[in-house]
Amino acid sequence: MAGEGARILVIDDENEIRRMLHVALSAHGYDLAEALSGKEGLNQASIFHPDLVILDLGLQDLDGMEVIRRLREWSQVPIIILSVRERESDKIGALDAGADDYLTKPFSMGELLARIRVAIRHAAKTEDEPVLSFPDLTLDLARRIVLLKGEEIRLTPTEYEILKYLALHSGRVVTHGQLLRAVWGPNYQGETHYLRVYVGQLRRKIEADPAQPRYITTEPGVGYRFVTAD
Amino acid sequence: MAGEGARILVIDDENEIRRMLHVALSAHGYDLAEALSGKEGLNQASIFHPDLVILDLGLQDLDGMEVIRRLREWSQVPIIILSVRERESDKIGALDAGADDYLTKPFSMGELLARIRVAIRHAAKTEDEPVLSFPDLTLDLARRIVLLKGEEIRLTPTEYEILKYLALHSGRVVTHGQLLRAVWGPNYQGETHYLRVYVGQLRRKIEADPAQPRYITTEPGVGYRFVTAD
DNA sequence: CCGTTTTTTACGGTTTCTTTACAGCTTCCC
DNA sequence: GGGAAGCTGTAAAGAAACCGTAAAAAACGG
Repeated sequence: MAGEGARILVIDDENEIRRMLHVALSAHGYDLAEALSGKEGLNQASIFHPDLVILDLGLQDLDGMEVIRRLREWSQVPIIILSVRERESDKIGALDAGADDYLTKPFSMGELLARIRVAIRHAAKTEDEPVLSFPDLTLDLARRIVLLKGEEIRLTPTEYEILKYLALHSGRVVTHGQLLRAVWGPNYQGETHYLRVYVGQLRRKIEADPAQPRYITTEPGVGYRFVTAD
Repeated sequence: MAGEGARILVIDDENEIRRMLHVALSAHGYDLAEALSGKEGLNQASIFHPDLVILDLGLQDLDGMEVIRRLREWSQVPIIILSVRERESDKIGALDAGADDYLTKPFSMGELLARIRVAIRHAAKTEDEPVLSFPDLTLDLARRIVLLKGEEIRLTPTEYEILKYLALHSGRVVTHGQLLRAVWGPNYQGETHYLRVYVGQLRRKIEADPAQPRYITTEPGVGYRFVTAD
């Protein structure tokens, strides 16, 4: 799932809690940084660039609320509060100051992990999608745009699907059956003729010399291959 | 502050809870809709277009988990769960199914309100720019105003929703299905015809030459795209 | 009831997909 | 070497799907 390897900063001065979090979060593949005080936490946040901050409200040097406010002055990173205080006003204050979630100790590790996933899911919404780049040819899958030497070229839906499948498996031989199944569905296995027509159209659109294809080469009797280098 | 007048859908079959929420949320300026069952809730969600959903897990007709899943098939709206169940597995299940927060009854109204503010703050972040500007065309999402060369133009609610969705995803191809789900709800996937009618109306209102659209271009067989540059 | 908006219906023009036809090339067998 | 069979690439036609437009009918809201 997404969020694997996310970076988490733990700000807590209790050794026991920190150790417990360290074990659990590391085991789930998160990348950790730890801070024992508010000031150090703010410092770490600026150099570690975490995807999530777990903050204990009861710190020695700075009030937890103050840490939230200072962090929010420049960062949008999700903040999950851990605290022994279960007064309503504490929760409301922290949430309104910019925290994203609030758990009172003792908390269950399973629930914390689930709420971490929620927070990271939120943050991940911003991240953009893959772009396939080759010399002179670029496929932007999110925008559904194909650029040839920087210029956009128009492809029909079928042409686009074929090029996308080939490019996603670039370097490998793609059999006729594979391509037909991916583009037309499982009931077109025998229609290898479609491929000849469409690969021809594609070559005319993206190859400098369609008779001497550089990107889409033929593997006789097997299928086609999208070559990366020459 | 932002979030004032946000639209909230409450899905709960307990009269008492609904009444309590109604009083508190109305008093804080939220715009409310209520549903007494899961099915009605899903229905309401597609026509009311809430900014936030408050969902009771213990419904009669549908399992609350099922409501979350169905909603998430087409909508990103934040979901806050209310439930008497405080088992860890219930919480984790709901959060991983797509819920954004989870409160166990009895809950404090102050905390719920604070968590509502957090959820709405999140949602607002997605549309962080309340004003979308393009050459000659400006959308003020907060005020629901569209300016063409500085002059305000009138759009019907549906026209506005379409333009807003396209502009928020400018540069990208928006598929027929995406657009239909976002504007009409999940049960209109096949009605691509609506799009032709409304995109035509929109073009007549915002394009200099509707036959040669500059803003809303057609991606044949796929959908439409709001282009930023030429 | 009236004006606005949404939904439906109809139709012509265009794009895209599918099908057909044919020529070149390779392979393999005689 | 000759020739048939099979595979490949090109071109072009017909069929189907898609798109844009107009306008009527229905639903909505006050």
